[in-house]
Amino acid sequence: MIRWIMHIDMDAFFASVEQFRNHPELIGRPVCVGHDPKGGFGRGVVRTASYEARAKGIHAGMPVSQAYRLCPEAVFVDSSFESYSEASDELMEVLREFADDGRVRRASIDEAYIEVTQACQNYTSPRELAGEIQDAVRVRTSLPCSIGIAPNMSVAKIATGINKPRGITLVGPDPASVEEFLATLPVEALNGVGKKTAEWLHRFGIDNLGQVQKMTLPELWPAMGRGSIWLHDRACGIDDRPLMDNGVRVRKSISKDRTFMEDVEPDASEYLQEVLRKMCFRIGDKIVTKKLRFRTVTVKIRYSDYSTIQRSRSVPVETDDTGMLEKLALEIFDHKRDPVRPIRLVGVRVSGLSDVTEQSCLTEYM
DNA sequence: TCTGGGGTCCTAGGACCC
DNA sequence: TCTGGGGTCCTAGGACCC
Repeated sequence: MIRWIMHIDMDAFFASVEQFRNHPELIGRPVCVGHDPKGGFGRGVVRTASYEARAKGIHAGMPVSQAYRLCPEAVFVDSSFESYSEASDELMEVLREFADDGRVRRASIDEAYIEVTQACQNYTSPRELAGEIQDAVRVRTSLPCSIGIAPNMSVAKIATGINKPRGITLVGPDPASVEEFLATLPVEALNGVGKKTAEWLHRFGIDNLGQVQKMTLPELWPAMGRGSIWLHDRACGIDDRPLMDNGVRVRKSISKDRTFMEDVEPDASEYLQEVLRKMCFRIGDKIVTKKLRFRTVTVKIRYSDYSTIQRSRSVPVETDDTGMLEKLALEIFDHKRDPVRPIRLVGVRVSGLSDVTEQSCLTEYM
């Protein structure tokens, strides 16, 4: 039987939530979700731009100051994560109804994979089923999405990006047509090949997936070493990973960081400590409400030249003590930072998380 | 153009233990 | 007196993703 996987990706998710759920008056207008551009002097970047804003040349990751100059009439909205999270949960619920065995693999807040091998038996084509899913998502969440259909997750993900917004793209199922589809795409099209890897591959004259398809593993080895097998498989459209439901997400870390409006002089210790204390308080609050404990505290410092260090310390036993978090964070900060360089960003992260309930099992033996 | 904030995963070296 | 080999934990850094 032919395996069918669908990748569902929301179109301009954060901006769409603002337009179609939170602020209907913004429908049809250029919307940028991200930081306040402060009249062109803000320091953040655009998180998501609505398609109207994209038409003006604005894209995700662009500094807000630049976006503001390109399109001063754009509406800049602060992120409201709770409403995105709510919309995301609703989406997953819809997808669960269509997926084989209700299995959904949530890839991020706005995208997911579902296996529909069985479900497709009841439709004339996978494309028909995708259309029905797209409609259900629009009716139940008020939001638009695009869908990629392919015999595996890797190819489905790439397919989704081909036709956006509100697109449906089917690739396969026969291996030859999958290879043909991939052949013309740049290596960057693969999930997992970022800027660094792509640059490295270009140095070896490898630019597109068609080239990788034709290479043997020994030919690929000088460029990719142990990653060669992975790259060759993905370039040929081979991906046998089973689609595992990850509905119960286990969080691995919680962090907060803050970029200052202007770099902070290193002698402003009290101010810097106050900022760190506030972050620790907010993280601690999350730890307690989510009934978690942590073992490792990491402090991140980014200097004015953008160079960044991270220093961490672990405690021997899991704790949810916010006072301990604050004490460790400040100690690390005081001891590890360069005392003469201006600071652009500070951050705090806790990791080595465990559940309070796990802990209670342990105490029975103590 | 001057580069956010939230994450995950992987690698590699050193400490420590048997 | 030149020191093996394996396992695990901790720390630091980096690549990548949305």
